[in-house]
Amino acid sequence: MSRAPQQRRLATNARLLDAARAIVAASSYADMRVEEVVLKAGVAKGTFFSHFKDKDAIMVALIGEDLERAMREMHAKPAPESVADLVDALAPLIAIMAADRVAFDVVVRNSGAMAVEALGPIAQNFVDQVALFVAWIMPLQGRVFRADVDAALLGEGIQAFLIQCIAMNFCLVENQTPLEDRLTAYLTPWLIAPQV
Amino acid sequence: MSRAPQQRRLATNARLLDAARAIVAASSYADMRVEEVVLKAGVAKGTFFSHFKDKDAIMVALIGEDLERAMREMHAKPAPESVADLVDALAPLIAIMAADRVAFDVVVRNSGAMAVEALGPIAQNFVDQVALFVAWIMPLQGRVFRADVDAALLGEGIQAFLIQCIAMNFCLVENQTPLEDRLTAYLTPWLIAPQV
DNA sequence: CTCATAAAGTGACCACGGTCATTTTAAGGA
DNA sequence: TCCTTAAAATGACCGTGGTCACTTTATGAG
Repeated sequence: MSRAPQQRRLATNARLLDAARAIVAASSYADMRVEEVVLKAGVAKGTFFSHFKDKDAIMVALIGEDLERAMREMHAKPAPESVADLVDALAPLIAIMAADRVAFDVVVRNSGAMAVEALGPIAQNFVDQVALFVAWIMPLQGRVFRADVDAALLGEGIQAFLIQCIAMNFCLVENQTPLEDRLTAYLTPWLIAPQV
Repeated sequence: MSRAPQQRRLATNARLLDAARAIVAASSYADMRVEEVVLKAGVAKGTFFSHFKDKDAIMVALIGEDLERAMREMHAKPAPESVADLVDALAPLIAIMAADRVAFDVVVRNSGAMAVEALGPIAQNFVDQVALFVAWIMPLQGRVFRADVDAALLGEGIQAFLIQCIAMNFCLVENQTPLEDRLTAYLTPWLIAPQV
């Protein structure tokens, strides 16, 4: 049994997160230094690593917050009724994941739960994403979206294509086509029953 | 105009790659240390970085060789004539990318060309992969595989699902289902025209 | 209020990737 | 064979992520 954390610890945690967020906003994830975060937060280096397992962990925390905000935004809007609407509806997620190369790497690396224990914030968010996609798709299966495939599988497929398209967007050779156009090209045959 | 490299340089390069390969084989990519590679190769640390931009670069070189070997193996076999055969045919690629977590991260991070210049070995391999997939699929479009979607797009989709399934396999929560089963579940609705 | 105990925080220290001014070695023209 | 020049290699050095034995601070029991 571990006691509840003291207020001091919560305050320190918040100061570290605030400092990191400010630094990232002012520069980028790639340029964030632990020393700088610690200096700005006014704590010692050791304190940082008693709050976050490693540098990745604080990035995961920050990006997790961003993703959660994006999910709330997506939940607030009505379910998309076409592939084009769906791609539009994904905009908040895309905005976060496609904004920073290092952040995207962190997302991909932490999208699956690594430990046996509880899922990290990003991994949990990925589960939530698929759940939302399923909630969007299922009511329209047979009318708009194909009904011959389980909605859960369709939802996971959306996620796979989303990641693929964002990854391609970071690639200088292949990013001639806008991300949204490419995503539409994938999702249309994935989600719509072809006319035979 | 740059002169051709001297034999000495080629030999050093080979020694570094051999040393790194031996160390990875004996432990793992995660445990590979540049100092150790350099020690085993009998050169100074600076030499390493005059041959490889950074630690990632030698991993890319090693994994690139492995992927190339896998592609040769896949080229040697006849084209698959069903989704099940296709998943089987992908075995050599899966074996490499699903074997080591760090190696997979390196592959994903380098699957798109970063620089404006030439594609790295892994990025080039990814292009080759899609080309092979297209060569497999196109002759069978209409008979086995769906014909309503461009073969190039189908090929890229195979790659997206392959990456997704390998990533899921590294995730301790989700790897109940065997990788190949999951891949088959994705590729069947992706590649086969649904009976309406 | 005092003290015992555990949580919280500290900073000197280490490990390891990466740099660069300098030295060594090979190539080829005279 | 000698000399010039550029390629190749060197290793001391640095930056930054991460550790850990120790100090400080809060808490709750008596």
